[in-house]
Amino acid sequence: MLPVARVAVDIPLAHLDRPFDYLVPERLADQAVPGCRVRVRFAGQLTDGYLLERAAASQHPGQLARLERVVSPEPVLSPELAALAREVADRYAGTMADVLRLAIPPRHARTESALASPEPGLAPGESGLDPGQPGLDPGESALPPPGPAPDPAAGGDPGAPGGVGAAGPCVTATHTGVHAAIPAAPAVPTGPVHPVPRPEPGSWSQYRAGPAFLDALASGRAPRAVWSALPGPHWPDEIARAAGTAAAAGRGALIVVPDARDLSLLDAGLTRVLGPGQHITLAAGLGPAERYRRWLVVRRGTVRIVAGTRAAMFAPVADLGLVVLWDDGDDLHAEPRAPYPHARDVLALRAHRAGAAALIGGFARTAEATSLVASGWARPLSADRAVVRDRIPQIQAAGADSELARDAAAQTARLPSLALRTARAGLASGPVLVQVPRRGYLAALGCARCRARARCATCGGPLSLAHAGAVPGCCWCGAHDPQWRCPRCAHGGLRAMVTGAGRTAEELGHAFPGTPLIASGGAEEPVPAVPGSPALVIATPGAEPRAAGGYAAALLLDGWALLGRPSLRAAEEALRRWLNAAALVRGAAAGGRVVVVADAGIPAVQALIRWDPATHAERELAERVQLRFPPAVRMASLTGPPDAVDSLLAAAQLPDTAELLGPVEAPEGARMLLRVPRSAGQALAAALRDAQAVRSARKDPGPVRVQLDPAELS
DNA sequence: TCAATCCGTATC
DNA sequence: ATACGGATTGAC
Repeated sequence: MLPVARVAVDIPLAHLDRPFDYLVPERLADQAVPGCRVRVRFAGQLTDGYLLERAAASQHPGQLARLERVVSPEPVLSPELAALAREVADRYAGTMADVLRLAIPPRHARTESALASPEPGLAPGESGLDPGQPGLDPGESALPPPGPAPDPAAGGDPGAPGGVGAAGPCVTATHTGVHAAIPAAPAVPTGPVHPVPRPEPGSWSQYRAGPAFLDALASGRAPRAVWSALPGPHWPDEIARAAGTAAAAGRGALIVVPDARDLSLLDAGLTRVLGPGQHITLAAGLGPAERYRRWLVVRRGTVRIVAGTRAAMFAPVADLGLVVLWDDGDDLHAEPRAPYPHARDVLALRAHRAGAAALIGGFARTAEATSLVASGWARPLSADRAVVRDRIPQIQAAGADSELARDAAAQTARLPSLALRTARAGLASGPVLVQVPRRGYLAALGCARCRARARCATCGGPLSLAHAGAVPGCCWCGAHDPQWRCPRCAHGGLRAMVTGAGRTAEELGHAFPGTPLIASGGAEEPVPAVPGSPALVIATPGAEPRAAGGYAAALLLDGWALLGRPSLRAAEEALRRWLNAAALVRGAAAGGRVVVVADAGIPAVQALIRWDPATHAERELAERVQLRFPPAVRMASLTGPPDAVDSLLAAAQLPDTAELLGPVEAPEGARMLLRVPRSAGQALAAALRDAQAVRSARKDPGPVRVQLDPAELS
């Protein structure tokens, strides 16, 4: 009976990225179920693989080898997950094996067998109800039985340990005592899902299309929205209500947030709104046993609502009805391992495949999300201007020109007098947040007179200096331009856009003697929350603690550093970080004030003052259409030793619309950028994948990293 | 004439 | 990758 097993072998080579057929020996016939892990002899070696399907016959002309062993009958690779992994691999010019490594956590045999017993015959030890830690249960909770369990869908991986990049590392202990970021030793939900009552709309009624979105969810439809969240602490509750609505309609929900801090806020929100036991969290840094255990719980469909960080984007949520991505501009949503998928893309793909609803948003708005609106894939979900105005703090810019220029001392401390006054007034009624830039931004170049960003005349890439006094060169195509003149004011002088970001804490301490000083992020451990009493809270972007009752004021001191970054997304990213900080401040009616130290003429600053990220993102998108940058086009970056990059390019049959930029020097050797219209995106990915296959079949030396629409274009 | 080695190709 | 086969080279 179906004697052939189609197997995806875990080999990283591009030209072997296809199924291979094996015979199922009689003794394994029962265990060799679709989706299970197997061992097979491949090219003489024993390797791991996944059984994709059983078949009656093989197309393979030669002899078939036999399955060596079924590692476990647990069907970890469902057809849905297999199809998703294939699609993600194709989209990113990578291999399915690479995607599966991101999507399926390593097996933990003890955990698997402990969880296998369908009755709560809980094995003692790590995975059962842990009587030693009662009440420590923010991550997941016990589930009472009844009700039928739907089929599992796709797969997921709690990967990447530690905080990658911007936001701080995983927090295991609380400082000021609000949330532990990593939930500890929860109970095991073993029985089938039990019914979830539909939550009230709550603060969704403040959004114009909010109730309609929830109604559509409740009736099992698949609304897709780009969400502009109102400032304040309500977003976790709002996500919880959306997820609860999907669950009440009998479908699963998957929520991805950037980091452990946001996950713990969301976790609390889910528990608050839906009660304990309705959801489970998947976070990096849980440890192999716990990670696998929770993943299995999700796969078995005993919990409908799954929340996690990036790695959870592949989580095998049963009968997916809603995907949610919070703060989609955070670069933590970009997976740093091959094939470098972005959570936004993967969740959008999944929503599409599963006919699920999608909710993508945050306080800020990315050009990518705006592009989803522009293409008609999603609709905007936002509040009326009057509601927004009612909620936001009073926001002012302290420009460099006026106040900073007059006061040399203030300029050194980067504290204009408006900022100083605002902080002083705020400290009378509560904590004041000071957002400072983190170290290590590269210096980009701008016009010395009008401060417009300096761009390459050939391809529009950012210019930079290799060293002081060098001829400015393009970061993308390598063109040098000794004759550069500012296109805006025709001035010929260049200046670095970033001044060193020294430690601001001590300076501020001197300015406010006697005020408690709390530092979060940068060299200091991130602090999740602070009390509502007066204190100066110095934080780097992404590490801002929540304040009980909201901050009285915030000073955003990192304007130049953020705006001056030599990144395509500098303005968008600056605005995102400002909005995220300003969203923690009380509304203007309650005295909340924000001062951003940047020129009020800059569009991103205007967008902050008016709290209008959508318009800014639309403008950003229009600009990228004009300049032909992602997401208006599709780009691929090839990095590696120069010869290897050349050989890949030589092997690639690129679409004839492809435009080559570079090569430029990169830390890995050389980098080429390829640019095609969006319509040729699939063709570009396919061409690069085939070229990789040719290279790996030929055993060409030197690795080449192929990255589609990389998050940071220099 | 045989064996050690190189290259190319397939891997169920 | 690794393993195999067929061609190639070098020494008896």
